[in-house]
Amino acid sequence: MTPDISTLDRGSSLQRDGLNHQAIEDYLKTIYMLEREESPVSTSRISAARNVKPGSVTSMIQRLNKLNLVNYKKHYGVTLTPSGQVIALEVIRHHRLVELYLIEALGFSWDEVHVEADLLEHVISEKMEERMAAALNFPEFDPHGDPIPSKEGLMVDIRGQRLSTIKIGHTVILARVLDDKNSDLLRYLADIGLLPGARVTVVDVAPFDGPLTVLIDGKEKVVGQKVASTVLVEKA
Amino acid sequence: MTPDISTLDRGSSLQRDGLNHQAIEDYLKTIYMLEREESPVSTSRISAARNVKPGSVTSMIQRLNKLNLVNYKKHYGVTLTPSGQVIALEVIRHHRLVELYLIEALGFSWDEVHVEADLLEHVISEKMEERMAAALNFPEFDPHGDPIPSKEGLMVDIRGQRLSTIKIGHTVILARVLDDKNSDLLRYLADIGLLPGARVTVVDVAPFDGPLTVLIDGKEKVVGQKVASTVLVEKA
DNA sequence: TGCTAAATTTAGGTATACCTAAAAATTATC
DNA sequence: GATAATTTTTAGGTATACCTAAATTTAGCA
Repeated sequence: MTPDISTLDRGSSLQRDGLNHQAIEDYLKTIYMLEREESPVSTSRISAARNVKPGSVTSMIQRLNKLNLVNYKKHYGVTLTPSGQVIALEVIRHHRLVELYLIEALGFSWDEVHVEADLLEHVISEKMEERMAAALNFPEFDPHGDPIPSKEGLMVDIRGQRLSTIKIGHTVILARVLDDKNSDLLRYLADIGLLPGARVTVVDVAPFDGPLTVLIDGKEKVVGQKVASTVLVEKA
Repeated sequence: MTPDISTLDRGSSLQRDGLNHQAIEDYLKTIYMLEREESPVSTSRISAARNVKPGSVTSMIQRLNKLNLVNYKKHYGVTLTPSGQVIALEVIRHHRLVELYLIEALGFSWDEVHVEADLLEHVISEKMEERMAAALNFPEFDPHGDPIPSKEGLMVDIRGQRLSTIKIGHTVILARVLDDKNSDLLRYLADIGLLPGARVTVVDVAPFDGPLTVLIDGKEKVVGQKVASTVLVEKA
């Protein structure tokens, strides 16, 4: 008997029994994210992203391949199959909804929610997902500006460009923070007001990839290139 | 090096890393519950309660014993150590808080929350626990009337007696439903109004362990012995 | 007391998800 | 185009949490 997705897929692709599908879901999520950057995805990229040894990645990829969740060609790389994408997007939807819910409904700060959501994303039911989405009035973006996939698996595209590329004199709106895992960075961004929705005017850029002087909602701040390149902005 | 509780105990005794302590927590919870009925707890009782083969129970007990979470004497039975009790009570607290939160904050019905809580109880952080408790105004009882242990591990005693033991003519208040796993039963109870807080007068009891005729909040209903013995009541 | 029945433990096996270290394949460089 | 460096895979091992089946211990009963 060949194992197939239906073994995994009950209710809505996620685990609802005693089985631990957390590892599978985490791999699919990771592969989905990495495919946005470059596809196919190599063993080493997954290994680095998941902080797991390359050998472990290979054996898990082989398992995912048997389950028809990824396309796999030795020494070449992996891509998600449609079934794999469905699961990945569902996990991402859960993650982002949970992050927003923790902030909006339970008063968490945005630098705390990532770790919590990484666990909850594998455990909440479809019903809970629906109820949280309804309580949040069916949001389209999470607290970091990341789009929340719809129940049908649709997600708006990555928009905007890095703040570090904006020329002096231009005013933009902060749309998205690219790193949601670095709590220290997130606390710093919140501190200086660099939150999604903030109006940012580039006043000056020091030479040789130097820091940017910006007006954030009226107040002048100086931010380094590293910080400026982790936030995406849109035209005001 | 002898393994000890400190390996497990980070933050507040529950898992906060990649490790899967769910099985341990489930066993401790089960043993705690069974000890309320009779202590020490035999292998077969745990086996029945957890729906796991006796041999599996023995090997898990041996592991828990090495971790100093249970006292274990071969062929005799197990009891929880203080460390084991701390974890058990924390899991129970999580479970009952989650059940109440799902009903109060997310509009679940009381027959749906048990399964969900069985998963979430192992995953929520101390912070989330606190925030949910605060949102619920630090409740003392869950939707089934089960007491919610305090953060310090204190829990009020089981009070009341089974409705089936109440004599004709007496009026009582429903305090607690003893079976929170049977969704069909819970739906039935909700349907006829047998919810915690309901005012129940025993109008008649048919002979030979026959059904009870009761007034529930004014309306006359007939309930069987089985149902009447799964709810605890207190003097009005 | 002795024997049987029931409960419990031990022994050996499976699947998951990791690991390390060695082998193999690919890519880069001279 | 051969060799070196890197990446990837394979092989073999660990721990968890189950399983089945056999062996052992305890308990019940004549």
